[in-house]
Amino acid sequence: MISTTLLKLHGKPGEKTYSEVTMVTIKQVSEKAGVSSATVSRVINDTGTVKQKTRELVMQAMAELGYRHNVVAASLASNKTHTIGYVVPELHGSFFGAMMGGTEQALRQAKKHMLIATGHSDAQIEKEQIDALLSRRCDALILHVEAVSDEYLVSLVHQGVDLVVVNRFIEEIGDNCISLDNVKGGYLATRHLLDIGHTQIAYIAGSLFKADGKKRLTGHQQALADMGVEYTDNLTYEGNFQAKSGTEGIRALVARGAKFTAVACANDEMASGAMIALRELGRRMPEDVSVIGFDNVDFASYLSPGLTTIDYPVQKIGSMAAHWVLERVYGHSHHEYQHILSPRLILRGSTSSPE
Amino acid sequence: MISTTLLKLHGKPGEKTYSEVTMVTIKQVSEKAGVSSATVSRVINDTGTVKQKTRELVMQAMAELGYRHNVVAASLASNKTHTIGYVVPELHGSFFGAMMGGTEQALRQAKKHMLIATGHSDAQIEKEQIDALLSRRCDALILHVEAVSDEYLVSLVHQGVDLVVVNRFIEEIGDNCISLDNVKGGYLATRHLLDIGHTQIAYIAGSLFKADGKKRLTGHQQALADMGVEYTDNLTYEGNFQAKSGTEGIRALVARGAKFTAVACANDEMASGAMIALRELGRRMPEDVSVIGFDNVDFASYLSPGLTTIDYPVQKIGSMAAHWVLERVYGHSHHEYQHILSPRLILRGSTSSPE
DNA sequence: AGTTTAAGTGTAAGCGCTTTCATTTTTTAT
DNA sequence: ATAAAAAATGAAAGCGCTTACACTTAAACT
Repeated sequence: MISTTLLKLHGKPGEKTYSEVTMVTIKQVSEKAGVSSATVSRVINDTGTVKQKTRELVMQAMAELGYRHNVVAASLASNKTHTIGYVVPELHGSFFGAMMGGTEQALRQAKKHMLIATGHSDAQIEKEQIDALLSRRCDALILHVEAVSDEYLVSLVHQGVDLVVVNRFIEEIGDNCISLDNVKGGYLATRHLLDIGHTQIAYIAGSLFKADGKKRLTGHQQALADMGVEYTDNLTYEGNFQAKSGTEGIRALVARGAKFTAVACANDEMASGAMIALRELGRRMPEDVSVIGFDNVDFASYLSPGLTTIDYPVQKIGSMAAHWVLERVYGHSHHEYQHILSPRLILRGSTSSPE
Repeated sequence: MISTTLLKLHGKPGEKTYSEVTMVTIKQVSEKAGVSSATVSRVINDTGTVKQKTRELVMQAMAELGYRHNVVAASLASNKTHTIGYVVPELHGSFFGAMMGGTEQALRQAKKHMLIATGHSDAQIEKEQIDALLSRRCDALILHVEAVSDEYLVSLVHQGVDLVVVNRFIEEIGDNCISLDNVKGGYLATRHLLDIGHTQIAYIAGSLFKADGKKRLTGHQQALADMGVEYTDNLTYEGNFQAKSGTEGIRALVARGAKFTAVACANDEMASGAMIALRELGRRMPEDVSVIGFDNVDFASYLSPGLTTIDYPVQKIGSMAAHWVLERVYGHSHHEYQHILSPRLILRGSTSSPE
């Protein structure tokens, strides 16, 4: 319906939209340059062999006509879109932005683009979005999905879909997963508290039905065991990863008469909530009680005292995912990646030796 | 090169990638359903008229064959990609995620997708990205670009490119811009301080070569003027929107002997930096000095005291941009949008009447 | 029953590009 | 100079879909 010839343009004059008005084709370029369209394609894609002389001729013609490559047509013909589909739960907050930033940086150099969709932690929506991205023929998918089952993802991989699952580990397709060692993170946090002399350590856990919540707690327990400190449920409170549950956690622990000189939290939000409760109770930090978080979110350093925490290398996870795709899907070599990343301790003012 | 017939498949067995292995076409569906491919297209797109009976036949055939619509081919044929190109300076941080989130929410219902690119506040890169998105034949662009000139954007619009510029106002293409009333924001902040009784108000400005920095300062000055308080350069410090410059700002102001009971900052980062310096100087907040920020970033509420600030409705800007596109490019009506959004005051603990 | 009008389908021509294969031109080796 | 090999190029067949346009069938009027 929309054509190259201006004659066929519809709509009132002055209202021609971009795609209607300019559509110089490879054909026109080839005619102007006196070569075949195949040759023009070759210079555009830098494939095959083209004499320097002809290449210049073509470039000249493209410049003069104001040619713009039509990637859609190229994708159809070549069956490659150079596009990565990306599904994340949400766009707001700093976590996914950082992750996508890591991916984008690696992908930009390779001239790949990202098509972004949100899954809202809803299985139905997640599937629809994956479907839509597949319909758009993305060359690969990067998925941070939370509601969809392991089996579903496994089946996609078995169908031959090139995808990498981030921040989630599925044994059966471990090679397609890139995730953080959460047990180690939990271990590192509590180990730090133990190392500086604490023995009475409360723990505010994340939702235990979530893999991350459970693993971080496991790490906490392992650290205690390693250092010969007995673990007790009395010192543990199960929160839900929200700031408020950190506040409630401290109140609940105090209410049940738990004695502690330090508290480890399964994420920074809960740690900040815990700090609010501790301040209300008149406990100084870190003098009376040390607090450690997990994730190292942006605001951790803005809290006072600055929050000691475990760094979640989220940007790195994003870039690892990109490297996986570059190496596995596009066959670019020299793109190394690991499947399990290690967290590390970030020391700030919220922890110190007990007095 | 890659074809439907399995015969032509290359690569080792078991390594067939998704796109190679499955490619049921509309043709095959049409044969199975005993109709023409035009009819299949009609049911897929819900265009034209199709008898209920045939529609079911086609749906059935699609289900049985596991048909997946090829959006790339459809885009080429229809000259519509249902894709919006999005350029932001960076992906990390919470600002652009919130904005894109606002856009995505509005776009998802309309089944449009976002192709995301980063411009890194570099004119060269910004242009390249815009170019790439145009080559991918995005139906429209949403641009938060900082380095590229007004003229460049104006010329794109004049070329017929459907684009909306966010967080930036360009008179000549005002209809394509969606931005915040920064003057009003600056006004609101200082007006609040004045209203609660302050008269000695320091101002830590953002970079004044940036439009936002300048406008916020203008608002500050207008508020002073409105309330009959004289503006003096001695109480103003030009920062650069970074936290550190807030700290330096306070130090510089104090060093030059400025007297103030409140300080307004051009953004929250600088406000948090200012709070650090004030705390070092032993000034209590808000008792000795009130602090107000601008933007209402995530961590503003985590600071102690909570930071009173001006809300930047970034998510709303994102959704306005989406509505603009939906209305103007896709002709969906009932999508209202405004070009200039109003900021509003967010009261927290960092401001109070002077003692 | 005979027209009109509307509804439902099919035919086929693209959309702008890539890529195989055959052919021509150039280079290198004899 | 000539044969053989390598480098350049062109012709043409798609990629999978949309969409005028023509046509057939069904419904709605006289």
